Amino acid sequence: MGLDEQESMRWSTSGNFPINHISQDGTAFHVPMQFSPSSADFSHYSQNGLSYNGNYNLAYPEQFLNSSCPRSYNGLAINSLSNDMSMSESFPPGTYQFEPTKPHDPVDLADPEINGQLMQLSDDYDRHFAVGNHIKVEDHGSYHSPYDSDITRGSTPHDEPSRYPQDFGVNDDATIDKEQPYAQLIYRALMDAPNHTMILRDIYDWFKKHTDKAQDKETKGWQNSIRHNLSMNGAFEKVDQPHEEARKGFMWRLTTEAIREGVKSTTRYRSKAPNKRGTRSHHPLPQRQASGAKGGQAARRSANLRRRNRINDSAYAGTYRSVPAAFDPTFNPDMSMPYPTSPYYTSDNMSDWSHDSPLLGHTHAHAHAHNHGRGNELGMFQSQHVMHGLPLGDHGAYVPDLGPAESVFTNSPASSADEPRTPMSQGGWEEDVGLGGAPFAFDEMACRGYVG
DNA sequence: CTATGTAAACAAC
DNA sequence: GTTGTTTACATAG
Repeated sequence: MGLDEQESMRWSTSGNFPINHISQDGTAFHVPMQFSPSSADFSHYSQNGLSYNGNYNLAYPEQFLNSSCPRSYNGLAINSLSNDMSMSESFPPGTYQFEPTKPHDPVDLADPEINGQLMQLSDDYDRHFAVGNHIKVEDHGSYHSPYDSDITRGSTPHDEPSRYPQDFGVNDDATIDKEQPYAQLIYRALMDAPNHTMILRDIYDWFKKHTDKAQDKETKGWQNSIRHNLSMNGAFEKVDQPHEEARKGFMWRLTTEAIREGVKSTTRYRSKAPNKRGTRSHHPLPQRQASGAKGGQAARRSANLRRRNRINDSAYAGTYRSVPAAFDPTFNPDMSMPYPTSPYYTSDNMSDWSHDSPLLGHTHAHAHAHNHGRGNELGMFQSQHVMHGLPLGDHGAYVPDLGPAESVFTNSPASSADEPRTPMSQGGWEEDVGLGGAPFAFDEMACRGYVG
């Protein structure tokens, strides 16, 4: 326990906001329900003259806000809620100013902690939103990078420092504690984005702009690291990119859990690799290759899914799902365990919640790969938050040091400081992990993920 | 041992 | 060449 606390403190980005109100206050529950998203709300997204959020907003045409698509995404609701509340009501922007000099630091404004606090109970509501209505943001008709107007850019670093829509005139450096780990920074970046979603390039750009990790111009190491983190940290999930830009990969979005609870250490999502120096490091080369191959397989699988989805998308513009492939319950089991999970996972990872085989023993055995036409709308109602059992009282959350009472899920005394607790209530998707039975054991097991 | 960072193999685009 | 996944290794704490 001391541990948990310690950890969360440590990850806590900035400080200690008075834990607040909202989360514990029953009334908070209603807020989201009454909330009705509109473009207006959106514009509040960031008051304080937040910069590129504004631009981002443009990316979400009003029409989408009214969409009747039943998809269960809730980003908007969340955004709106968290921002409005945190900014306008609960926390005046000024409250978070860590650096007086830069009154408009977007990062601070979007402070995760606040959101975290505010959001924490909203999870259930997410589903509500999801179910019946309007809100859903996944369908941004088009995503326009706030950073580049010329799509050609991307990886071409013609480093001209900034010509971003709004620079607040300030900044650049020092805005952020550059000491923060990648995961945290990415988190920040995403927190700033509408719908907490960004494409890789923009994340790069954000890094260039707000951090110094990207200092090293001609080295892609930092980019690699970013990608690595995106891939490995459960706080980030992929969502399809709408149309046009779709070819350049996914968009990355913060998981609702992440929004709520913050980013957890990336390591926890990594393989347990006992890999001690002694145990096994002797034939690194082949090993390396093996790993590469493995990644490759995953990539391929992922791509397959994507491809399929894309096809569906094009056929059904309005209904494409932006579910991270791996989270899609319709995800084809045939491929769920295409390869044995890493030898390293074996012990405690029957299923790694995050990227793979969430539904092992699952039923569907449908023909895969070729049923486009318009098949899998099924996945539509699935949403990420339902599945990640993102560990709660677990250590390592970047977010707020919620009091113990805070979380709805933090009920259990902590089986072991390390055990991510998963809200079963979150519902819905049960997975019959092929582990024989143990319906109860499941939740720990199943969500355990890479954790160790 | 854990959390991070980094390099790198590979696959699919 | 970019994006994404995954493993390996290094190192600070």
